[in-house]
Amino acid sequence: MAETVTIKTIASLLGISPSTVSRALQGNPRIGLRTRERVSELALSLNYVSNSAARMLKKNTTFTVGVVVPNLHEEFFSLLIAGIEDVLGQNGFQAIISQSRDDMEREKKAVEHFLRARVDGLIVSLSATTNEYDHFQRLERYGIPVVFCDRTPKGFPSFRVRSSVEAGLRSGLEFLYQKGIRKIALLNGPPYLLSSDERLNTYLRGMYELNLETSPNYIRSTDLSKEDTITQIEEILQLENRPEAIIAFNDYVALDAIKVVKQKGLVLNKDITFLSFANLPITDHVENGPIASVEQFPYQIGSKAGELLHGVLSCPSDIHNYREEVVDSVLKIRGL
Amino acid sequence: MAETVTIKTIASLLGISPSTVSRALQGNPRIGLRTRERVSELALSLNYVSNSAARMLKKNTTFTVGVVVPNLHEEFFSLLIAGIEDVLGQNGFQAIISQSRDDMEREKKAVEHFLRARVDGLIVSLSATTNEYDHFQRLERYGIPVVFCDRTPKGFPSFRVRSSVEAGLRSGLEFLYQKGIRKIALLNGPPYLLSSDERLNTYLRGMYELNLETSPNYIRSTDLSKEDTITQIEEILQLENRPEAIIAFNDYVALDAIKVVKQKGLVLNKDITFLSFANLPITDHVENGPIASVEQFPYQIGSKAGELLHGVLSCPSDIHNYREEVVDSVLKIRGL
DNA sequence: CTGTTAGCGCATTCAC
DNA sequence: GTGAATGCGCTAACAG
Repeated sequence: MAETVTIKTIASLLGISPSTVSRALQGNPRIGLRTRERVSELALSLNYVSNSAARMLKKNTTFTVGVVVPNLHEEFFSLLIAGIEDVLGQNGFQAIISQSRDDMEREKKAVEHFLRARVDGLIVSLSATTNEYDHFQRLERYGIPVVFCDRTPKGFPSFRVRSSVEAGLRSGLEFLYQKGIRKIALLNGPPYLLSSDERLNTYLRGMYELNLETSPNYIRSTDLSKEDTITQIEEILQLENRPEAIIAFNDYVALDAIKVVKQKGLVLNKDITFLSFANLPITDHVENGPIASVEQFPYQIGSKAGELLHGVLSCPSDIHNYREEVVDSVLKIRGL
Repeated sequence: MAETVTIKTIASLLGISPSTVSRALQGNPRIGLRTRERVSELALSLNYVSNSAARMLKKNTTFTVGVVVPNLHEEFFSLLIAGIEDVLGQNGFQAIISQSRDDMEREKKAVEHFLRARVDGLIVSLSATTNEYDHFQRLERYGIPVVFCDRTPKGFPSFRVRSSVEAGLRSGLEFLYQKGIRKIALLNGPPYLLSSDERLNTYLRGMYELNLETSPNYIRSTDLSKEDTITQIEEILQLENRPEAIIAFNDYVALDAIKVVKQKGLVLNKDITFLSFANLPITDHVENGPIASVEQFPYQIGSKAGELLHGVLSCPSDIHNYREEVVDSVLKIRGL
């Protein structure tokens, strides 16, 4: 029953040699048509499935790429994964997915697993707690290229696809300004992330150019956990000079923060207004959401990462020829 | 640079044999402590990582299990996956995840990939369009056990962990009844799924026992796509005898349907009330959601599936000793 | 305590 | 057109 069937099984059953079976299965034209047919028929009826470990050992390639994302439940990442899968699938690669749950140790374990499995390449969106990159450097030793996307590392040269929030956030600040809002705070993500940097820089420059004041009190970071977001928003709300608007790192942070705002009896879009990033489909169903959100096109980010990786894989000499792709953002204003 | 380092590399560098290195790396006490130390030091500095394909070929086990779910973005499935990962991780297994996107062909491809990769076991939640199970039967030939969870097959003997919605749905019907609601329709999932069956049966029996009338018009199925849900709900709303309440297959179906209801100018919880399944955390942020939802405890479903699979793996003679685990449900009523 | 040998399943080179 | 032989990286039985 559970007898494994290999090319040998087929060979001896047909009274031919394993190498002939191997060649027949690959459609090698040197093998007689008749033999090929007999082989594939038998293979089918015996339910033969080639052992990829053996194949890999021989050919030193797996046609498999690992994907590590912070989590799977955020629509942002599932859309990103869809983009990766679609592009890679078209090129004959299988994507296998792992989540770090925003925990660097889990991320390390996942990378370790993929390294042992000798995936051909890796696509990573960093965990919020990742502040060292040794586990990625090791992959280079094995010639396994890594493409970072969205959550990309700081000060670590690499292939990357990032979202530029600049355009979207600029429009967002102007939008708030035109609504008469002047006091704007930033509830940012973890400082390790390039995306936090970009939000901060764009915020600072935008505020400056709009001639608006800000202060260190107005700039806080959450580690993206619900708990920390609650702590941070509570401190912001307690400021004697309470902001009229808050720019949240992403829609989830905004939703968590808005819950607190409402618990405190404040009125959304009157006492305080939220602007955030991601523009997730699920927020369609949410009434008390951010007034506007910067669309980042996660599917495109994923598919660009897939293309980038595929490019590197088809031209291995490029492995240190690091490139960066940028996906632009657009501000989406919700109906009130 | 990209020179692969194997146990041979280490062996020749240290002037010892590959098998000694292999044993040392496994912490075999028969190898001298000093040798073990030298080996692990060198392995570390050379960035040695064992090749799991080679190991697998030898030991015929991968310590890897495949997980196939319909999608990753529904919190239900990401919680289910978290349950699987936690249990399996504790037992030294790595879960690798794939999504079918509710498409049987994709599901088949994923299963095929896992079969080639010779995962030790498989955990599956069926795609909404899956109506044949040949691709799972093939796994049995290779002694790879499959555990179905939540979306389990009909008429196909197997290991399964399912959610019993009976208790929750019964409470739900009574809850609606006590609110004076008499006309209750069912917007069910695809007929292939056991969970659709259970919802239907419980609905029919509950209606009967409450002495409420129903009719074929009141019972519809959606394939879970947004488009089909919209079509179905529109037809329900056009009935001359429009229901006062609708039981939706899950929270997502409910949210999609509610959007239509509001577009038609109907008032939620007055003209029409929704009850659904899953009780997802995200609905915390949704004001116009179902009035109540049957909590199904997806994390528990996942962890039970992990335990069940782990049990079968540690006792291979059990491979046809099919068992079913049931996770009970509870009605959660939302504050209005 | 350590080395030698063989083989897991497959693809490939070299024979014929 | 087909077969025999070899080796990918690793482990395990058998020797010493």
